Amino acid sequence: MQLRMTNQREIILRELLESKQHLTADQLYDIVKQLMPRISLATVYRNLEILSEAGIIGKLEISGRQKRFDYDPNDHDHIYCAVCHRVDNLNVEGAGVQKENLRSVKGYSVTGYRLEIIGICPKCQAKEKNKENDNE
Amino acid sequence: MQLRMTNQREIILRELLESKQHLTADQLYDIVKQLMPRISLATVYRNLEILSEAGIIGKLEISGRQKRFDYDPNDHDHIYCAVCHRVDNLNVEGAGVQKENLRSVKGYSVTGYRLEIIGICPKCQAKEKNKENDNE
DNA sequence: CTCCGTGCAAACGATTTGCACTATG
DNA sequence: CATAGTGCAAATCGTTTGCACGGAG
Repeated sequence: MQLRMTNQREIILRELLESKQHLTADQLYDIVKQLMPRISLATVYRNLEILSEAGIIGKLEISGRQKRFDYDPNDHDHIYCAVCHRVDNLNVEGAGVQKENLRSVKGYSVTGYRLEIIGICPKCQAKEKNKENDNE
Repeated sequence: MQLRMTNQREIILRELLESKQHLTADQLYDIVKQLMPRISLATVYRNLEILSEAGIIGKLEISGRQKRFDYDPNDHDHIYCAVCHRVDNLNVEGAGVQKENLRSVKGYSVTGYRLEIIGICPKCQAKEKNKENDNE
């Protein structure tokens, strides 16, 4: 089962990498559709799945929300905006989890961890300030 | 808009608390249906939403598809099994995130974080050992 | 007696899949 | 050419919602 580099796969990958964002499948579909109008959403889903399976991109899963795909496949943390759901990559230095402490928590053998910082992004902070001013 | 303690709400809450687990809505539905056969899945969803809104139970939106509900509403971390998706509560002492370091990462104002430890639970470790022995 | 809560079915949004066709390697 | 990938529509999965009825306070 070898990977073929089709036109649609190439464009999907390129647009995700160039976006430098954590896009959902349908956001990426909208972008790619401009360049390749007959592409289907299913193709976008299939390729994102395959590319993340192959370790070329990353996949972000939070239950209850849409999956997002990460232009950077390497291990890192994320910060996300509670208001607009924008996601950014992050490395929490010194505050990360010390694996040694976790070797066998509650009888589990620990293989990794996922850390998400939750906050409000600069844009949404600005918007909220404007709202406050409007109310005055 | 005050809360009424209906029969179904009482049973849903009791069964979640007694389970000492992190159940999905439909797992809990299966349990409650035994005791109250005419209850609908929508009622289970509605009550879990209301109870977590009220801070009586916790809601888990960690990776994976379905939401899970937590018998413990207090702030804590989670460890989950990559094989069977079982979830346990956890407090990662000393390894947690130091909020001071995070006051304004990338321009965000930080409001919280979510930490999931990933591993393999004792039961699934045992199962994997059995498989290895079978292969020999 | 007031309305919050219920059961049911239908609606919904995100994602996946079966199928016949296309095009890569 | 063999077979991975595509477009399309329909199916699926988890969850939510509209509605008329029922029951808690």
